[in-house]
Amino acid sequence: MANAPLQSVLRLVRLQATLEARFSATLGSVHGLSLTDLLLLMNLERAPLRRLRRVDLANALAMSQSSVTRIALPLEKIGLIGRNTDERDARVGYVVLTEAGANRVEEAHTTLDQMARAVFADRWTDEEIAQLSALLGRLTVALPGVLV
Amino acid sequence: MANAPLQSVLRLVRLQATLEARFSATLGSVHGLSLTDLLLLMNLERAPLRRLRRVDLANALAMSQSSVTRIALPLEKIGLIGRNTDERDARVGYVVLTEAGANRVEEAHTTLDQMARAVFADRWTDEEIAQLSALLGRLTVALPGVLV
DNA sequence: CTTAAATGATTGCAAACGGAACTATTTTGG
DNA sequence: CCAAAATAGTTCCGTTTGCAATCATTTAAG
Repeated sequence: MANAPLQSVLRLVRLQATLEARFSATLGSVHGLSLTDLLLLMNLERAPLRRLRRVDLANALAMSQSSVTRIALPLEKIGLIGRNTDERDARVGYVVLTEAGANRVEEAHTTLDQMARAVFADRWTDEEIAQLSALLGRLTVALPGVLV
Repeated sequence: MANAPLQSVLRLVRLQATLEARFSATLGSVHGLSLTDLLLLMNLERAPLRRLRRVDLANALAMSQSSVTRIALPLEKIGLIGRNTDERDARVGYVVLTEAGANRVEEAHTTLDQMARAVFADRWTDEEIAQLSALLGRLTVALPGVLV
C-alpha cells in the first residue's frame, strides 16, 4: 500500500471526532465532565503533589494556555481543583487536584476505561491492541510538542 | 499491558490535535485550504460525477450537516465547488467539484501526502505503517457512523 | 387522496478553542 | 544594578463546531 502514511493520518483524524463525541457524551451525563476535563484531572492525578503549573498542563494536553485557564475555571468552581501559588515565583499558578477531584477522577477514569475496552470488544486480541498502542506511542514521540 | 485500550484511545485523541494543527497550517499557507476543506474536496473527487449530497458529505466527514453548509459556502464563493439540484427531489442540493476545484485538490493532496510521509520518516518501515493503517481501519469500521 | 412522518438543507445560538494583546513577574546581559 | 528579554497567566476576539428550530419537499399510512 503506497499511500499507507496518508491513509493512517486521515483515519486517525476522523476517528478522533467520533471517539471524543462518544466519550464526552457519556462522561458528561454520568460524571458531569467532558473528555477534556477528565484528561486535565488525570494529568494532575499523575503529577507529583497532584499539582501542575498551567503552562505544563497546556503542553501535556496539547492545548493553548488560554484553554487551560478556561477549562480550569468551572472545575475550580465545583471544587474539583484548587489554586496554589509558588513562593519562589509569583508568576506561576499551580492547579491542584482536591480530594473531591481525586474521587471524581477515579470514578470517571473507570467509566472511560470501560468505554475504551468496548471499542475493542469486537474480535480484537490483546496483542493487536498492544500493537496499536505501541505504534501510536511511537507516532506521539515522533511529533515535537506532544508530551506523553 | 492491561490498559492498552485506554492508552490507545488517549494517544489517538491527543495525536489528532497536533496533526490537524500542523497540517492545516501548511495547507492554509500553501493552498489556502484547511484540512477540513481539503477532506471535503477529496470526498467529492472520489465520488461518482464528482458530486455528493450535503447529507452524505456530512456522514463521510463525520460532521454535522450544518458544518457542511458552512464549510461549503466559502469554497463555493472562490469557485472550487458548485451547486446542483436534483430533478427528482427538490430537497437535495448536490455539491459539485469544479474544474478549478479538481486542480486545487490535486495540488493540495500532494502536499498532504508529503506531510503524512514526513510524519513517518523517522525509522518506520513500510510494513509498520501498513500495520498502523490496517489497525486504524478496523477501528474505523468498528465505530458506527464513521464512513471510510 | 390526504394527512402525518421523514428527509434535506439552512440559520440562530451557545460552547470550545487558538492567537494576539496585555499585565505582572523573573531572568539575563551589559 | 538596571534595562531588555523571557516567562506565566488572563482576557478579548474571531473561527469552528454541534444542536435545536425551522422550512420545504417527499414518502408513508390510513
